[in-house]
Amino acid sequence: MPADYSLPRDACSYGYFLLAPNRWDVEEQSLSRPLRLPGGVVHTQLTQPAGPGTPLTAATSRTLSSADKASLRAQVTRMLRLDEDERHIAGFHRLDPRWKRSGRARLFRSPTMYEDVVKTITSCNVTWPGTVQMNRRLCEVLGEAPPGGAGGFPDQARVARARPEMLRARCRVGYRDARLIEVSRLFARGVIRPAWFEDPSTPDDDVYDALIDLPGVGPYAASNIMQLLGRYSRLPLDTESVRHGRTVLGMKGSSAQVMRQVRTHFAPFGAHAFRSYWFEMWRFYESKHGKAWTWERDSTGKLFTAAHLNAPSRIRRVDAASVGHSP
DNA sequence: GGTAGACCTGGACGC
DNA sequence: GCGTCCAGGTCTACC
Repeated sequence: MPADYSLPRDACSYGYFLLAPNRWDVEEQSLSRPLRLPGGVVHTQLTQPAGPGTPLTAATSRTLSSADKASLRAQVTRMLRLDEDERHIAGFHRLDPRWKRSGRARLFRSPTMYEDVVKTITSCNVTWPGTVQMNRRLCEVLGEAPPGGAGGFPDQARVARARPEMLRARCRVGYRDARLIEVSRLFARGVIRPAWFEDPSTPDDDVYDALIDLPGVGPYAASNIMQLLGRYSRLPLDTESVRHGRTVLGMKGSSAQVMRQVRTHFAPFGAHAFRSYWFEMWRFYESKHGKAWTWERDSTGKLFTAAHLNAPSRIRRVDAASVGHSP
């Protein structure tokens, strides 16, 4: 467990914390979602009762076996980046001291690479409400739910078996239907091996080349998946980058010209470029809407979508387990 | 290597 | 309530 870890700051650090099946509770300052464990899907609620720098607690909807606990620990560690190298973070703060005082460095992600890839594909060529909608419906339609709870993120094998017409009609994924099924098949068949992508000895360029070959993944998506893999040297440039370049950094020119300027602007941050870029953008969002951990899904969330996520999940039995790397 | 146009959905807008 | 326009990255065809 990192000594400086802050659940509100570090969980509410990337937009995926607002996407199903994740649910951030502003009042309780807790993060909830179903997780797939060896013994079945379980609803999990993460809190940090004693505040920043203290252990996280996981409340689950049933008693966990030791195998379940190990899997839960691994998935939470990935989501919250609890195992991120603290020397690497210190290096980031040395290079860009703007974030040293707040301690910002970790970026929220999914418990699996598969979920990150699907979430990235559902964020392409669509406005944010569309991304919210697609993820909500994917979980509702294809996600396995713990007893009495809402659906979790769909299993890759289940999406691999889905029919494109069904995905399009019920999950509203549009033309992404076949691409999502194909990428799910690649995961399900073991053609995509997350361990290879997550292995620090695999060169960034090799990872990028492999990602951009995936259906539905272009330059933006590949760069975004790379940051989700902990590889921060590339910037996923999109229309938001252009807006940021123009309104915050005062850049001029066509979209393509501004994108080039943004890339050049953050190049000095080298292996940490994405974090410098992202926290600058995040600070802008928070200047408009307040701190991200105060973003109510049903009020701030409605800035993104008219429909709201439903069915608050119920915790039937609490099995508290410390989560993190310290014993 | 660069570019035009299609792909699909949901929100905004005008009537 | 309906029709039209627009935003959003990827992919293919073409130059």
